[in-house]
Amino acid sequence: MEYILRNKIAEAVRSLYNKDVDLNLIQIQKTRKEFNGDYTLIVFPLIRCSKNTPEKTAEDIGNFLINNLPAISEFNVIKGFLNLKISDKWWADYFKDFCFLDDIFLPCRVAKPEIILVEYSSPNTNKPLHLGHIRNNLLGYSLYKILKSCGHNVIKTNIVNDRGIHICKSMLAWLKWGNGETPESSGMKGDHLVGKYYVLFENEYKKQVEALMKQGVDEETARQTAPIIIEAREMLVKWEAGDTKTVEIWKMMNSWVYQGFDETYRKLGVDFDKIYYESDTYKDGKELVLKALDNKIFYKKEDGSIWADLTADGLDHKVLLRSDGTAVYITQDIGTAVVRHNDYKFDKCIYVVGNEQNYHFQVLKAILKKMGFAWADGLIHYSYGMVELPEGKMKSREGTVVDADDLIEEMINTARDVSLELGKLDGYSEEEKNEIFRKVGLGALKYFILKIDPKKNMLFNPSESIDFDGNTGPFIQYTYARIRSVMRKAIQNKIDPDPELLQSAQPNAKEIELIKLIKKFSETVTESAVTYNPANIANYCYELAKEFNQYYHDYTILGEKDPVTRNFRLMLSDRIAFVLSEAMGLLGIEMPERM
RNA sequence: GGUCCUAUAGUUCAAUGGAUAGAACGGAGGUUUCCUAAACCUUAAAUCCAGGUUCGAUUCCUGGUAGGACUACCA
Repeated sequence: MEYILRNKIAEAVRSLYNKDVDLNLIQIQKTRKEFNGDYTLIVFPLIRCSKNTPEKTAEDIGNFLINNLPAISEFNVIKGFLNLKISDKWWADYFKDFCFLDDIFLPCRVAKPEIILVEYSSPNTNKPLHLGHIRNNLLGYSLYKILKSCGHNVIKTNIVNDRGIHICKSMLAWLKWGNGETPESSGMKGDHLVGKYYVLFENEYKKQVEALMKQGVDEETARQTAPIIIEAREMLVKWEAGDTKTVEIWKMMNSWVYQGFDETYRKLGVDFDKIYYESDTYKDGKELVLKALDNKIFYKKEDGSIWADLTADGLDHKVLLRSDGTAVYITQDIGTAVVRHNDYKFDKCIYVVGNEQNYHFQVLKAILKKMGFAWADGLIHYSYGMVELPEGKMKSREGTVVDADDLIEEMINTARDVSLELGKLDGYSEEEKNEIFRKVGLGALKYFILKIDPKKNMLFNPSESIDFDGNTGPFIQYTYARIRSVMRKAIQNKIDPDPELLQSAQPNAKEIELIKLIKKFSETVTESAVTYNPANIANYCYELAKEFNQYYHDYTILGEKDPVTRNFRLMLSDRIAFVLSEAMGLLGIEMPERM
């Protein structure tokens, strides 16, 4: 519609003022609520063509449009704004067509589908997932859903940081103080058990550093020479050398962690098509670095460490291999990127990683380009903001983390409490009830996180529980459940929706508003896919649900006497429920049939 | 020190350079013989400061101020 308008307006300018106008100067936007109209043309930029006042120009264009575009039923001019009203008939017809549209994502399809890898989650195997990971997982999964809906070929991948000094820390602590404890023997979830030993290591390490500092050693040296960190480093070298016993423990402890992660992922409702392990790709990274060293792309220092000089890119020098020959974080990322490109020949690879790593990804891209990989242009760092607590950033070492499993459980429990208090689920089985509690609890959590602009830091206050009222997931789920309830009653009363009856339906003003919002769905999805912004969809869902709740309050659906109107209202409600559930689906949020 | 990000009601969040800056929570008040009151309605309350560009700035630019991130042979 906007496209048609734009062209018609260009035509108007041509015919009225005999001038060709740059399409970019034709600014069309949705008319604001306070004014009468659907689309608004901002006339200011056009007065240089008309050489007239904004009011007169608007008047002229308005008259031209009303005579040349049947969909426009009226217009009004306020200052430099030309408000155009689309006829009710046009909207009614639009809704009719929409009812016959099986795939509501059809209008969102891109002309050229791309192969897109979305990497998200990227956990370390030394501690359980926390709220930061939840934001990451939800954003990654939602991004996958959105891009896929637009017709792209999207592959969900995960890179597991399963090697490195941090893993050795947990392993070492377990060897020292674990007494052979396992998830089975302790009854602990595997990832939590391993996390426990990571904390034990850090505590001991801290103690040793403090003890050394008391003996007069400076902090930096103390950090480097504490006996336990030396042991951990030796362990890493042994691991990289393939020492049988070390590798065995590593495998065992990692398997515990994976079981724990799988459970959390399942509860969150996210999954992956392909999982990469850094223990597999770091070697590729090392080889690539060494090869590039031969080609003089990188350089070696006297101590044997290998570096990239990125000063030409406005960045610093970056170490790629330690003097002892072991790989660092970026070495693995180089390897992983190359392996991935070989596997999928992707057009884009989107890394869902927190903004604390902005510099890291700048460096990674620069290095890959320096190595001659043109496809590195397709690497996108989807940089999202941190989740902060009232007292600041979450820090695992200081125990100020919000554990993912705990939070999920808490949300479901709150949903249960709220629901039981309202007492609307009498007569349902325990199993059905639990399913509803799960959907609502997770819906509240997911919506709470996804409605916020991804690039911004967000605040989570553990002492204030996540809302279930107002602009929340449950609000939208509730709207959906209400409609489904109406639909069930309709069927009970043998009132079947009949598309044929739509022909003569005359929507009222509120219904036109709802149809306009339905139309906004595909525009919203398209925009979210371009801007990588699920929050946009969340806000849309709220807008639609809010509008419908008002409608539901003011008008009766099944109580309507006129069969044509009743049928129209029924179909409108049904369609809105469908849009809501599809839109929330893009956020990974499930809708309960009742609540 | 350098680089980057952020700053909007009491609080948490919105607003392609456009009209009277929207919501929610919290506050005050109201709606239930009527399809689910997790709803609906009314009400008070905000663009960090100073410049600049523009017909027009919360939005863009510059400089402050405040907060945060990064700047490891950690990941």
